[in-house]
Amino acid sequence: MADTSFMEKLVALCRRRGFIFQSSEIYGGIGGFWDYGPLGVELKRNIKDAWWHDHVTNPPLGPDGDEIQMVGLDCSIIMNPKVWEASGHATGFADPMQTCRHCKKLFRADQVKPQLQDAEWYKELCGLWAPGDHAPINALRRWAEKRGPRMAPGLALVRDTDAVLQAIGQVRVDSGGRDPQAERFFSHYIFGADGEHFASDACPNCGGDLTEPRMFNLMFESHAGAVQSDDNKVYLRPETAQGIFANFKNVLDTSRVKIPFGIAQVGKAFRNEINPRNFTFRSREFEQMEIEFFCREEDAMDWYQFWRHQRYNWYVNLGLKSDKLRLRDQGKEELAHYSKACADIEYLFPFSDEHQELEGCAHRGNFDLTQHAQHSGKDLSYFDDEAWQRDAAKFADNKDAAKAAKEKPPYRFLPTVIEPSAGADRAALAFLCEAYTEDSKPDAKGVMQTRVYMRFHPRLAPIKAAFFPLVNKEGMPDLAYQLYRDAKQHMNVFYDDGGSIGRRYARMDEAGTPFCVTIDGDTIKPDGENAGTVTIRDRDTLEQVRVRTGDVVGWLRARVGSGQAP
RNA sequence: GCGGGUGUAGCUCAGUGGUAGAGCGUCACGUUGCCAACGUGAAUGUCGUGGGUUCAAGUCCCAUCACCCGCUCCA
Repeated sequence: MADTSFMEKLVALCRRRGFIFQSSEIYGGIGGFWDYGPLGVELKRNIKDAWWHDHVTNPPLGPDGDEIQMVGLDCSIIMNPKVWEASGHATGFADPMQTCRHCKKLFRADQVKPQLQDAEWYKELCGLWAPGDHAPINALRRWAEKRGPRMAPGLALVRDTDAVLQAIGQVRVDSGGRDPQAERFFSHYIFGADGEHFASDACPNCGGDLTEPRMFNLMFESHAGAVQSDDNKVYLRPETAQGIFANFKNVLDTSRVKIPFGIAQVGKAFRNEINPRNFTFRSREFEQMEIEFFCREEDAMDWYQFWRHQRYNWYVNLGLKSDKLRLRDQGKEELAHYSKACADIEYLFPFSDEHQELEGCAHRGNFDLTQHAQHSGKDLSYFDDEAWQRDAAKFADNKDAAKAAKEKPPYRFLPTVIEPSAGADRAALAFLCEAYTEDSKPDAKGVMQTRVYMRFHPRLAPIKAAFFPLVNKEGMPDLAYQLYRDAKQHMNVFYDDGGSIGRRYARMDEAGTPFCVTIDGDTIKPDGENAGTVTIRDRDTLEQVRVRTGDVVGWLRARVGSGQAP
């Protein structure tokens, strides 16, 4: 069950604590665009840094136990428009849509006919007469009065039976099969808003008439150069992946990578969503973390399996431990025509009853490189020199055969691509939802108090630790500040001496800070059991341990991760 | 894009055509002895925006924008 009140509380906390603001808020906002505040930017940076670190700087071991080869890339957002012709976005991202005037449902124009043929009311109506008959006025009237109102309340025949039947009565239905004659009959004389004007299509849901198809182009357009014309029209990229494919040859020629290897990119992408919704989930400007992993076709299924597990585990290890996260293999009917397999990593967000996609791991075959090779006219094939050197001796005595063999697999080929493509903002939203926790328990006066805290993985937490003097006297603030300064060399930490200690803990709980270091009377004592130690309080368990002042930074670093290789 | 709902301080909300309010939070000072303590004081509003009706509009009317709920979507 979708929990909208949960979502409202989370959105309120994000706003209150400075995680996420609506873009351009002082001007009334703008739909589908969001700003990350001081805490949000740290969270998102930590997510992107963790991703980059775990896949590029320090990539995992592959199925064979060897480290995976990965390199990074940062492409421009605006590219030559031909890129989008080659990728299919120029056409595939521009779907004409139609709305039903009666029930207001929205349809992709190319889906109306197939859906119509599946509609029960349509099938019944088609079954009312045999080929070559005159229009079965009486049967139509009976149907319109009995079954029509329930099955197709929007149909003109149902809403305005007399007028439509009168129009139909003047028309002779010529001989011929039920299709296409019947289809034409229906489309011209039964689906209409009124007696004078008949629409050509009917709503598969209710039979009502549809608006003209309208284009929804999901790519943002701009112009390169001061003068706007069709000649210099450009697009903001709808995905970062195409920049990787377009640079495939450059990376190959300059980085000494050998197949199998991956190219990773983190960057903004833009989609002019019809209806942005659900906080930052469907934004018009968003950030992707994408890998294109190039391999031999015969190894591709193994790499596909590897990446889909790898990427799923990455989310689990960073805190999406609940059963809300799932790995779902797409059915055959969902796959793009060139794709052999695709798995979605999905999260059950509180705003929905259905799991929503965080990331897609797709086996794309060599579709993208093929497309770009064709459209650019450039050779994007890979030559496996190692394999050739191994086999060259076989062709030693036949130069022509050698030349021919070198141009074909297994020596020269277009690599197959496995694409783990993740949404950074969706990941951030999932981590925020998963982290949000409420505890209720009575306070000292017996009044129930709700504690709200963000249970981020320490690696993702915007602030790693806070430093408090228990009270502002006896040198505690100075010592706390000094420890804070020491820790700040290594991680993002926060100093606070305002308000009661409980309030300061609560503030850090909402920010998701995993550890609070408190300097108390024992810290400043020259001797005694706890002399020279501070308390470190755990955000989730509320437990405190005493740690020597000199060990605090090391203690924290061991637990929060520094973003560097462990 | 279409239908329904909402919009007043950072947050939650009151305000029934006549002076812009409360609680919480924030800030300052005092206090403080481990989980949103207390005292004193302070700052904070294009009442979403623009028009209209009216002597007078947060309140009535129109338009518009944003958000929420559906239709649709897939990083």
